[in-house]
Amino acid sequence: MKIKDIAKLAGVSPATVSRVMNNKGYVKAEKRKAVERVIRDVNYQPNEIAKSLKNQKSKMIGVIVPKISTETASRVVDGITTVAKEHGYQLIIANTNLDVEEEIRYLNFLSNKLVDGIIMMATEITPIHEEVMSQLTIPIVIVGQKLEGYTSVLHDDYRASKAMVNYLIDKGHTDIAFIGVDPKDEAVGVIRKKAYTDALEEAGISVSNQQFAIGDFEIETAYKSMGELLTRSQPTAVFAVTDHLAIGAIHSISDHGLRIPDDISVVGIGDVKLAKYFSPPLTTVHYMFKTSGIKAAEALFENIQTGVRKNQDIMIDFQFEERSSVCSIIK
Amino acid sequence: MKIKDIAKLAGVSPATVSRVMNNKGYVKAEKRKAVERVIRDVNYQPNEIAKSLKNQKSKMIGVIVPKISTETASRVVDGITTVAKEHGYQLIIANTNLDVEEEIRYLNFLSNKLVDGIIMMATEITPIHEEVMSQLTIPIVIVGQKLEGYTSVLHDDYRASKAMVNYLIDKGHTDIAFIGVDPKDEAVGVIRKKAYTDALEEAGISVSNQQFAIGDFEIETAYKSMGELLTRSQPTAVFAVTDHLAIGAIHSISDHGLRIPDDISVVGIGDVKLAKYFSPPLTTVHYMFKTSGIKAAEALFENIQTGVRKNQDIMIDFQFEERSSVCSIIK
DNA sequence: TTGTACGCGTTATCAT
DNA sequence: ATGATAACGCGTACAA
Repeated sequence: MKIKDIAKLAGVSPATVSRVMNNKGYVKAEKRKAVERVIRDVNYQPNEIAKSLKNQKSKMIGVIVPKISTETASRVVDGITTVAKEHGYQLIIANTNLDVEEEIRYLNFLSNKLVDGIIMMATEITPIHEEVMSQLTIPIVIVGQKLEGYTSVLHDDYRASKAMVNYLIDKGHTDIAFIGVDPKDEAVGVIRKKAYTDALEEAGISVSNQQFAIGDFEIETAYKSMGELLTRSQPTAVFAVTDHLAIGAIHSISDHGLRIPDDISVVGIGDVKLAKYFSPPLTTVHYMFKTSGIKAAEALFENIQTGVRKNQDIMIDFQFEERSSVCSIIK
Repeated sequence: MKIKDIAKLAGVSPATVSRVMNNKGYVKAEKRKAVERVIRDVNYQPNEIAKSLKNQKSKMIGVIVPKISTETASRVVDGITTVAKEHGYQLIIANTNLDVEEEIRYLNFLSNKLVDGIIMMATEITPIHEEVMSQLTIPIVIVGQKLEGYTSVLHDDYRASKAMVNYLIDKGHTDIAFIGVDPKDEAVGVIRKKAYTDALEEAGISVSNQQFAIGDFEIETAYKSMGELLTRSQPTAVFAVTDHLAIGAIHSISDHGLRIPDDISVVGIGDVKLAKYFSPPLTTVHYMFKTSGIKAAEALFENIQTGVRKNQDIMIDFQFEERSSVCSIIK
């Protein structure tokens, strides 16, 4: 069923049908009724593709995600959807599985008229990313990292991590092991680590005396790392850059017959949904990922409407969640 | 940049550029080189919308999800993405937040030429759903529920739940409380409950003596329900239709000063990622949701290629995960 | 082997 | 107030 068919059935021209559908221009009440009737009768759905071509607007935004099956990503996407819906937009999501080449391919593919704008959840931004993005003309918003020249939605990783380490220090800990990830991930691998070392240094605690373990984002990896750490010496606290890593560490510690937090305190970052239901409930930092998605989408739509790419930073609040995985060792 | 511009720059006709881009028809090697050069130089991206309109194929599939920020949904979507990528397809995801009207709207919107097929993750299928879907001409695959006339990907909820309850019975439990959800959700609310009552009946255990609590999917709700149950009488085991509900129950039980599994055994269904890291590790059933997504997508593409809507059932395997949240009470 | 011209379904302009 | 018609960017008969 196309607009022509509807026109024929209603005894009018395609133009009139279009006017009725979009509430534009004048249409005599009588004809309008006739058209509306036909539309309802045949459940006419206009061809969105044709509309897009004509209007030079697809009413779709592209979302590039490293891994959709991740609590973080899906919560951000959830936020984006909310705003998109208000604007009558659909999401096209591209799941890259952390593959840089895929990201580049999708940037190119989505751009230029398939979508009206792109939200990119970034972990690593290479020079190639920058190069490609600078060639694209549609609005782009980055989530999770700062890129000069683009609106970026940021989770205050530095302040959050520092607050966490300072909290540990305040509780009397000076022997704080670090469980982190590869520095390819800027926010998690680099910034959270820097916050950790800065916090120690500012407190006058030797960084070189601490134990470090760097791995991937998997619980099992943290489990193994923690095990190795424990064969060397026993810290009084562990700062894991991720809740999942903290959980891995906790299990290793328990399996070594040690108690948390009595023997070793453990903290994470991120506040996954189940963090507070663990035993002990995990002390961590809560990020409002859905809010990130909302803010990113709002910025993108502003961008789409005004047509100017802003170099804007949007900081998303975090919240310290003090629970029971830390104990004070002040005498 | 459009095809015309490229043609001009390469000194050929638009048709030739098209032939080069799609590797169709004959093009003299020399001209091909020239065109390819220009394409690379200006990083030409063909307008996908125009292609879709011309080809009557959008190379996109629609995915209707009740809630993307859910472990289940995001794992299914992950599977779909994998297959879609192999076919050169993109996903348009529609997050309905469990709103039936939204689902209907999206079914209509996505259909007829915006997408080449739809995968719908269903919780509740109303007569309106059926009505609308029967009017659509594009292939549709349902995930999570059976709908007559459509390819359906199913998680063997009945067998899985029954296996779980039988396991409890084998361990000597006859006093098994039930924590479920509203019957609007067919698979979780209805089938899992039926499996529970059937298992009891078949074992000759009175169903009417059991305690029931029906709520939503939230951990907190289960926490409260469990608390109320406990004020009445103390079962020896709890069958929760969801891991989250099981977790809520576990917390309530602990907060009442009871131990798991020593005082009360608790089981869930679903095996969320963190289930095995709880204390005690939760006995549950593992569903391969990513596999569901993969199978659904494969079925959809077959559907798209052959053009016939199959009335096919695809059962996804489950796996019993025996962990430590259950204890035997056989003397 | 290549180019011209039409059509995909819609909207917007311009007459009427 | 309404209808004919030209675009939107691409692919493909058909002609050359």
